[in-house]
Amino acid sequence: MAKNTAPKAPENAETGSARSTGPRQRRSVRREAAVNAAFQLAEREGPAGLTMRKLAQELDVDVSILYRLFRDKDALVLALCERTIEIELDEIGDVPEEETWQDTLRRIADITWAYQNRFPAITLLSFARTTGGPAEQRMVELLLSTFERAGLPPTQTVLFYRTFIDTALGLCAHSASLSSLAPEDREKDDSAWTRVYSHLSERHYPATVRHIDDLTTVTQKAIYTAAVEAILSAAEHAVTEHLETERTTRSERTDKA
Amino acid sequence: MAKNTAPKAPENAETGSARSTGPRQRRSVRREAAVNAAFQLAEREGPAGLTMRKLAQELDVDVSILYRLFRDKDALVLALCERTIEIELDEIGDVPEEETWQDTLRRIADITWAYQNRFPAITLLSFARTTGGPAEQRMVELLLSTFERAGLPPTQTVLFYRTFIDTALGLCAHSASLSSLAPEDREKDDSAWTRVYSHLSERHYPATVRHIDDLTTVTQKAIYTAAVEAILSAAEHAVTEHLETERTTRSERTDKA
DNA sequence: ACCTGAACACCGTTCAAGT
DNA sequence: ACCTGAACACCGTTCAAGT
Repeated sequence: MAKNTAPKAPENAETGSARSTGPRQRRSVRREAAVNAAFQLAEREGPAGLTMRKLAQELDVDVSILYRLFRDKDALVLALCERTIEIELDEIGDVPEEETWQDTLRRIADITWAYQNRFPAITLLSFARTTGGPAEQRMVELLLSTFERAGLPPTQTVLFYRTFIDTALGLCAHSASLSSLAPEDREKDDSAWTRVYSHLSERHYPATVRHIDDLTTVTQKAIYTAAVEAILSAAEHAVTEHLETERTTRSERTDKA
Repeated sequence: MAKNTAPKAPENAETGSARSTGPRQRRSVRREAAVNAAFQLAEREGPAGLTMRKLAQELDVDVSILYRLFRDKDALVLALCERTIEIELDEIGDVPEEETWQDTLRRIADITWAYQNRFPAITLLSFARTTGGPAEQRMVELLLSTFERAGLPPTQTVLFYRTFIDTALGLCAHSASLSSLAPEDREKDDSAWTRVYSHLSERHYPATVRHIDDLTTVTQKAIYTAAVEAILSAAEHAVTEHLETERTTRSERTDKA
């Protein structure tokens, strides 16, 4: 799968301008058709292209119709966010019995990276939002139960779950932001390291000069992986500490008795 | 300091409408005055309020004047980002001799959190950008030289530096995004945990139900701290591994000789 | 009852026309 | 030479008027 999950492709989703050709039962557009079209629009034109007007045009209806499907643009964005999580859950599938909690989280992190970067426009608009919808609910349950398998104390289970997901989405948003800059801004950003940082004086910026090669080659994905691994390790260590505290407490209690 | 660093307050910066009262040497606005006014605007009205038109109005000039000071809005945003880093560097000050590299990074993380959250509008617009300016250069040098003090191999020094700063800014942007939602969206987001997640069935969402109390009370700052500590620990462990590898390699070489 | 499209109050950006 | 403000091509959102 993976290749074309987003558009479950309703009536005329594949052709950009499906104005007079298709069958004419496209009166009163359904929410799902709007969401699908929004995904295509977002993928094709980036965050600046995802507007209510263009979406209406894509669906060949007046823009005011959209406002009966979604209270406002924010509601549309939340629906897109929900759908993204749905796709990710689909791709994650069932968690195999023998998979460690670490590997489950690594797999979730990879899939999240893939889809959040495939739709940078949606990521940027929703990475810090809570939808409260069914897909998000299932994702929360999946992540929490996975962190529970680690054997952390309750407060830490929640703290690490939130640290994991917020960090992951924050770094996805970082990457999405870069990949959806206007071409010229993009160039300005990309070239900064070679354009300005390669020419700093060794006298005033010795560390920068020493590391210039690595600075120009490190990738956002490598950074993402490093952050995810750091959080997994931290969770592992918290488990170890927790077990040690428990053992100590128990032996103290035994001592008393 | 800390309280009022941003507005170095030029002529009539304190009053909102300084139209006809002040002295009239405000012809031909200087870049710095524009940046200061933009900070006030951003702090007062949030990301939606930071527009070229409103900024011009604040400065009591025509909007087209701004376009001689800044090529476009992106250039203004980068200038604001530079200024933010300047303020943070100021606050960080000199690194005491006896401060460990971990504590230096903790201090930088705290100050970054404070200022990025004080100006959420600017954070959201610039958290993933590279300015290439002098303040950013000094910040890069400071962070790189601090990570060098840890004793990591070169590639890892850069990887951890980038993981540290990108994660920090990503989480600041997350927090900034929440704090600058429109009041009603804000409410919707805030209440999601109590409104929807407290009422899930224990049958289908057991882990969520088990942790509902912690889910509603964990703060963004706690998550930020947990992420920073995870990355510091990961860097510490990478150092240990590196030292062990070096020792092994050296003893192998000794064995051969 | 549903749909339409014009209108409102905004954006970033540019440029001919003024001084 | 500098400044002005009107204009262009957009936004999200609403609502009277049509069918």
